Amino acid sequence: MSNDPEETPPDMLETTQERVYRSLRWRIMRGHFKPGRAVTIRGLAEELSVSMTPVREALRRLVSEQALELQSNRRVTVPGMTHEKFRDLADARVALEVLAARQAMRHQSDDLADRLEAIDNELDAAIEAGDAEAYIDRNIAFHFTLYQEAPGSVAMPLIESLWLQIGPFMHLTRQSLGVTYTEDRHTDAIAAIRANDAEALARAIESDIRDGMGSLPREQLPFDEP
Amino acid sequence: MSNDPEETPPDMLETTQERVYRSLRWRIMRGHFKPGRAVTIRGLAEELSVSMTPVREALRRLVSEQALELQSNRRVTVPGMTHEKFRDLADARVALEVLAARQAMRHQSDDLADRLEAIDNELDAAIEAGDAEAYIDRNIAFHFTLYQEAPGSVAMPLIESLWLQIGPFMHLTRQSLGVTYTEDRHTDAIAAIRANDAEALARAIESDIRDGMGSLPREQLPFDEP
DNA sequence: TATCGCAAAATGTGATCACAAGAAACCAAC
DNA sequence: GTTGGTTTCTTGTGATCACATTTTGCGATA
Repeated sequence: MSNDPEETPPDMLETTQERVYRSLRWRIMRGHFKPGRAVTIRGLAEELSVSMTPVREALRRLVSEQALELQSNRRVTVPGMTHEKFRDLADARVALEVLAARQAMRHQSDDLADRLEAIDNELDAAIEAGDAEAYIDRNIAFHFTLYQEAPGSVAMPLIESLWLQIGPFMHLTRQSLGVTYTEDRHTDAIAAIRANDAEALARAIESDIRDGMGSLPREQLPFDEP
Repeated sequence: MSNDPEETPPDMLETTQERVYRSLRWRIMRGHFKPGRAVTIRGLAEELSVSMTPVREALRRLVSEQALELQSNRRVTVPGMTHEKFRDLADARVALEVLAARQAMRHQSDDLADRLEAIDNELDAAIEAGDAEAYIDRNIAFHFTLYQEAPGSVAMPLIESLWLQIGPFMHLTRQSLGVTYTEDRHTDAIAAIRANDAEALARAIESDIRDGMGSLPREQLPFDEP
């Protein structure tokens, strides 16, 4: 598999390309890549100690998921944001996540509400501690745990694409952490699941999305950049 | 760019990988690839007279768009279908395409309805002539022309992913061509656009999707394969 | 005839290289 | 100091190769 004389570790079950992809994806979704940042193949290859090939494929994959942008120079960058795009992302999230939540409700295992509650408690603790990093992580975990309840969902990859597009601006929620957080839509969602009330769950998810994305102060967003 | 001594044509504006991707994508969306069909890198590379590299990247891109499937063997195949997946695809299409249609309505240029009408006329002519190939092509053109009216739409790539997933089963509509086609939802949509009635447009699009995908006889679909 | 085992072919993955296009640095002239 | 042009460096793209794994083909044996 490699021209390298070194013995590769036996955990080749996962391809290098997959490792690179997951690494980049994880960082993008949590806002560790700033908008406009240039991403080079050789740079990442050196950073991750792999050759250009798997990095190239991982980058192409992320570009096709709209997580990264391919400029006319063929250079890859972290996309910018516009007001219109931001609103469209919120609308698309509502459309797909409400759908996914309904599907999850149909497939729910009996401990779903408990698991979500545990995650939400950790999320609240993160807010209490002012730990924005943990807050972002637990928020991702909450939503994806819910949607993954419907196995092989068609909507899931699409939702992930939307989260990847929002990712670079996720760090802005740190500023408003604990400030604009008035109502806990997550507890509403958990209660709706326990009550088996699909409509209430849909309302909770929609409100959570609109509140969360609406709370980002528009003036502070690096909007409408080239 | 190439070790090949031949002089490459000057139209290198588009990369080889892009050409391969568009070629495969075009064929998948129109149902030219049958479900379960194995797709090999070397096979496509030879067929398209390119090296493995651009084919590999094009395949990975299509896999990440759920147009193709990566098996545990690392081999790439055209995905199968299940009843549940089929229903989920319809639901996701409704959620996103209704959204895209509303956005298109907001951005519409004055000749949008005329262009859609022209396409729909060609579509009707295709039905009349029993030309399933042209019917599929014009149906794609109708929907995508509408959704592309909103520039830089976030929903557009997601919708394309859904169409790619349905693509391999698109040929089944040929059998029911002209049979179950009772009402022309496209004319409804065009009328709604002319009347600037977003709700009517949303209803027309939803009905078009549900009618079209519901008309596929479930028994004939190669459903629930391994 | 069916089945097992081994060899051969096929296939995906990752590394490396050559080349072209673009970006950046540099230097000279005014 | 600023500008214009040339050189150097950086970067993306595609081809090719080596290797590991899987699949396939084939023949021997029961």
